[in-house]
Amino acid sequence: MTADQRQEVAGEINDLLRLPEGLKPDEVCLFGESEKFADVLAENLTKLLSANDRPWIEDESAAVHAIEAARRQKMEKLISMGIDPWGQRFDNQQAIGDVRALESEITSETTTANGKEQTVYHGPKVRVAGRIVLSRPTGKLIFINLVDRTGTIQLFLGQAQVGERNWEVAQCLDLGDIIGVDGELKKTKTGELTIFVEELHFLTKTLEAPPEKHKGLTDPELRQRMRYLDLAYGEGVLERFVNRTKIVRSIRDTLCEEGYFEIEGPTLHTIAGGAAARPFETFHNALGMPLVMRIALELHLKRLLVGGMERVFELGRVYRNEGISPRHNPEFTMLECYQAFGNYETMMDLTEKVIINALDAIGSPYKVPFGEKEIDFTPPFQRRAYRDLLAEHAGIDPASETEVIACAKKLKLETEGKHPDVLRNEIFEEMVEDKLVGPIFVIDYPASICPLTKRKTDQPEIAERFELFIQGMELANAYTELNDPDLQEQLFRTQLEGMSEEDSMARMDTDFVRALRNGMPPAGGLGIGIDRLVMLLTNSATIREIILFPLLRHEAT
RNA sequence: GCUCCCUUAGCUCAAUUGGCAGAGCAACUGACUCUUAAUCAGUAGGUUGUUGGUUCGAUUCCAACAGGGAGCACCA
Repeated sequence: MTADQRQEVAGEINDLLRLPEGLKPDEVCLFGESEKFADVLAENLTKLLSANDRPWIEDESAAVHAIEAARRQKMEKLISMGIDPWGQRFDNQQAIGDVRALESEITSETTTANGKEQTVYHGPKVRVAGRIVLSRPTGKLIFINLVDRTGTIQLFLGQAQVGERNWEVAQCLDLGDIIGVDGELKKTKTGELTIFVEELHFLTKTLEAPPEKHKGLTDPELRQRMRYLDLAYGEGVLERFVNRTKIVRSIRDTLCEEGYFEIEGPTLHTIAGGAAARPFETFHNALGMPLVMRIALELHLKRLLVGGMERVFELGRVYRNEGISPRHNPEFTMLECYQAFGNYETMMDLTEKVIINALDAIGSPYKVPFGEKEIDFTPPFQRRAYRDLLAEHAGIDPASETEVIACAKKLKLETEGKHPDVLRNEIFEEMVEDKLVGPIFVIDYPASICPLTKRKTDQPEIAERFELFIQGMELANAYTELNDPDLQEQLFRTQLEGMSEEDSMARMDTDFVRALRNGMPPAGGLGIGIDRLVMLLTNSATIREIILFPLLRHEAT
């Protein structure tokens, strides 16, 4: 059977579930006369399912045949009972986490009969919904572990307790199915908090077997490709992504409290500016215009400073056409914010506030584990001058050009024709960055390697810039922003030197320079890599652990 | 783009110098009304990522390809 035919059969089954053939909408009442509906469904599905030819599993392996066929048989049985295997709206259910908190309402009574102690519990009636992750059937009794977004709880299902019909439904349950239950919150003999089920509501059938129940999915490829399984069954996975959400919301809250406006800049740019990275290229058909995906948020936010949005930020996705690593994904989330009349010191204070509030938001202490190590976020973070760190970790006098060159040669760096500041920076990256366990603000960079930064008035060779390093990772980067249009234009040109004229014309952002000519207030600007921040705050070793759907190649065939 | 490592049942993992490819979970059948990685008995499940090569014989050795991982390069 071809894929097309399979599609067709799948479509037929769907149609059957919605409205049986031969029945018009006004002839069938799904709620009042479910028997009629069920009969027709059962008849048609039996025809399809009882055939030796099981089209949807023909080209799969036999093990999958067995698993899926078994689940489809249970699905068929549910249909024959007039139960929709794909469920309906289910109201008034309580979060499992909230239900667990009702434990204190349970009363117990211990009696002694025939020399045997017996404890009888009474508890509140509850209603929950969730996914079946474990099941322990013991004859006419089933224990089920049910999970929702807030937690997990045990269900007790006894044949005598739930009645015949519920017990019939229970025979159709598989691991991974989604159900709702009404019952009494009590305790078992072993003291486990348990919902003793009185009514079972079937909500969704699962056709595929869940991952191994002890270890879950461990293959990193499968975890990324099938993130839904990773989230549903992986230990702590949902929590980690919920924490990501909380961190991002906390950052927005912090900035709003500081009087910032959040904006949404364009992601399609005509010029990839604001950073040095290769962009993704795309094309607008109607305009016949080549476009690039943005590599940074900076230049549009600064235009908004000119426009009078004195405190402005964007927290969004940027795209860089570069290699992939445990710390790099081609699309990642960046925060950039700009504050008029501030400088880089303003942004240092803000950075601390953003991070501390984020830790509070996920209920984390300020000392957080990271792999084998620990990061101490207790403010204030260290602030150290670039040149002091060079002296300390590289053991050279940064002011001495001969020492710098000697050190660079020792590290086998190419020294020919390079500005000493460039060499200083290469030495810094080689010898210092890894040692910055942090959190530590590295401040006052050599001006020549920071073209978009304002210099210190009394020390023009020093740029008012900081980078925040934690565990050797560059987490944040901030400047006192350059707002001199003439100097900016000149620096753009210097940056573009060596490119062909065609290239440099295409990339010179004349509109941005024009904006500066119309007056951008002196300002502090800050960029934070949100993914890396989340990694550090959630003890995640790779960026793929905290990006829901990282970029992957096509699945292997 | 480069280097190294990995790919065995739906999932998690074994397989001795190259000699019949195995287990746990999941599934199926049966027993079991307080289990909690439930237990017990039985059944079924495989083109060892793909394609070639070496060999009497390849999961095992070699090559290419695909996917994944680590590192490098790229990334003010």
